[in-house]
Amino acid sequence: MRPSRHLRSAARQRSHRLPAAAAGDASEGRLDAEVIRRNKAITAHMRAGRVADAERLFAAMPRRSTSTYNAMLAGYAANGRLPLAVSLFRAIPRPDTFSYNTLLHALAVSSSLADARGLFDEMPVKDSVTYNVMISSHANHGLVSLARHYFELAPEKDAVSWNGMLAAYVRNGRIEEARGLFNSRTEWDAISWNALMAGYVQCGKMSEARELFDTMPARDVVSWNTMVSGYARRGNMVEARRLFDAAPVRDVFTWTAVVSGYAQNGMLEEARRVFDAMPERNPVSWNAMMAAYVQRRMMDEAKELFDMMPCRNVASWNTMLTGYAQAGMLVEARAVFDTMPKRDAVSWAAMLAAYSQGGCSEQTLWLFVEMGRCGEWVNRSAFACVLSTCADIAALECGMQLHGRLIRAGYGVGCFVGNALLAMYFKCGNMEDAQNAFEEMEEKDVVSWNTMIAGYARHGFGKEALQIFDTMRTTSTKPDDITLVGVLAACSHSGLVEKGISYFYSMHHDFGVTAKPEHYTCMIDLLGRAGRLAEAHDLMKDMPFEPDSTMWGALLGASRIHRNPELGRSAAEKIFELEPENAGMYVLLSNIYASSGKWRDVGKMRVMMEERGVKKVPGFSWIEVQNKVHTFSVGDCVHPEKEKIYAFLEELDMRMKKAGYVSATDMVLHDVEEEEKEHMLKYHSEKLAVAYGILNIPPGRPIRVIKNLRRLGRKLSVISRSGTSIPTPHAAPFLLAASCRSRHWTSTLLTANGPPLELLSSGGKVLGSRGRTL
DNA sequence: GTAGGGTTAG
Repeated sequence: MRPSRHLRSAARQRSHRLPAAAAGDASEGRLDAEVIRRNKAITAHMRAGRVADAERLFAAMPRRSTSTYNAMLAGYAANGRLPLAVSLFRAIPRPDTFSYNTLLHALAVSSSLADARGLFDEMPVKDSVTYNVMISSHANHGLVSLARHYFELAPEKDAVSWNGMLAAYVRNGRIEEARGLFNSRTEWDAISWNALMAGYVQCGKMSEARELFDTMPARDVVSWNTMVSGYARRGNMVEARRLFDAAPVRDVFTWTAVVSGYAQNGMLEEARRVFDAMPERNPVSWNAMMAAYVQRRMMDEAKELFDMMPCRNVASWNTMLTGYAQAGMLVEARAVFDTMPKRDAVSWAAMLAAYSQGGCSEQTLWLFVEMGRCGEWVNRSAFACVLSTCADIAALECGMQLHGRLIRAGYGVGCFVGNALLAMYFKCGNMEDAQNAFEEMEEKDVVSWNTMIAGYARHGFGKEALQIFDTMRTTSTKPDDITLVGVLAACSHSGLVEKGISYFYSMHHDFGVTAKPEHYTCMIDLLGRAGRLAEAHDLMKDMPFEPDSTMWGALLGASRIHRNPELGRSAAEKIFELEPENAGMYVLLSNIYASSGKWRDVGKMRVMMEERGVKKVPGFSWIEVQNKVHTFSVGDCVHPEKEKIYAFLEELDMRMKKAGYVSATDMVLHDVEEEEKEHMLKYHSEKLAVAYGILNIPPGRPIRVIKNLRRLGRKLSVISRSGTSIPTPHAAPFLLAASCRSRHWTSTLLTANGPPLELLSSGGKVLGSRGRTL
């Protein structure tokens, strides 16, 4: 239910009868001890969360005062029952300013500020509490100038008004303005001093905070706590401890601040000693100690505390959940998630991040669906997790739906979610949408720019990548080392050799970026692709660190392109030394041998792989059809529609042979029998996926096939509207698919200008099961 | 008797 509409009409209806109510009613105005006693009881029930008890008491009261209603109203609001609060408000016979203020506060914190503003405008009588609610609730939403507006509007400002305005500045990081307000008058109380002090602590200005602390007229326990926790958070445990020992009074806050200070600064034993000495503990203290163990991955100790603690709250469960997740114990994390009595946004975000970072793409998506079913608000963190999962498995349709949802949620312009969105579009090969999303982002950070540059570079759009880089240089965002990796990769992929070399040697001077191994890898790749193998090799010898397997891999790839088997072999040997289990390298070297017909060497590689227990990752291809992901492997016989698919392929094969097509069996890089080779060409996973796409996707719509393997030394195979030619044995089925979608089965067999058809060799992850709805 | 401002954990 939307409260605003009902509310406005309710307020309007009663505005004309309010003067009578304000004048009071003789029977109600009289002191009634019994009513007051029951009002107190209602408040007590509500504060303890016993809404039903309060309701029972309320219903049984023979006489009520406006305070009775107000107590119920405040109780409903505090227990998250906003719709009930609104309807109760409408039933109050003679609402007073108290009633209005209570509802105003409830709207401001749990509904929308617009609703609160509407009620504010209609309030017949306003007092300083009314203004104070408006000041602090706008401040809490970051709307400092509106907070200031209500502050100035207030005819009478009490201590809370001044402190509210002070807190408005402090909480939004505007410490200078807070100081200005503070200096403008002298009548400040302890809360004001503490607020300003906390402001300095928050922005790390401990000496200014200390000066306030030393000069303040009166210190209460909060003042000490603010300073102790401030020092603790900045890692100054010596000073934190000194103040802790000097404090005249210590409460749970003081103790907990010291415990979490030691914990966060890696002083586990000290943390535990203080924790054990605590005279009184609350859930926060327990959580702080648990977090200390969690940080050190000491999950058994954390669990022991968790089981011991008498009063667990959501944060306690969340601490265990994130602990298991960060330790890679996803099963335990999920068990916590499933058993916790109550979940909040942190719980969902932690579980999503656990799956997403653990590479469990399917579980991430399922959990996200569950999140929607539970009515949980999808926050920025959840969007970012799920988008990065969509990127992992190149699930474009799913990602685009998320894009729509996040725009509606108002997250489209920020860089936290925006960067994940860009990465998703690039991973799915959708440069246009990435560019559009990038242009719509209101805040761009260095990651946004880097994502764009690397994204374009990775798909071979070097010029576009460099254009983005040039635009970036006109902004205030400074390029970092990752930016330069993208720039060098862009030069490499678009053959801008001299430009790349020039960036490499000037980047330290121009951008203060020192060459890291990643930059050298780009340069080896760049020189190697250009056929300057000797220079690439020399650069490897001259660089200030040992070459790693990625660098040798770049050299190996280049050796293959420029047909230098000797260099290729020595590069491969280095890689086998460094990474004896890197299956990709065996396959790559094996392919070098195969392409020159050295089947015996290919055989040796296979024996080597078996001896060393190297497992080749099986190749999968998949396709999204109506929000379902269909996965295929070579010669697949699991898919429910396999008969249809194979029959269709047989038919295609017949027509191709009639048109004079001969299978390019020599390109199948396995030493297998001729017939077997043909079978592999006919039924390799990409082809099955394309066939399924042709059968199930309406003509005119793109068929996007994604595969998990991305072979080194070969560029992406993308057949696009522009008809890029494809130098792989897989060309034929795709050209064929393109042609049969354009209903010219044979005549367009060797041209690729049919409807859009894309093959993404994206290195995506294979989903665990098939044909599942996302 | 009922509403508004400062300190701790994830």
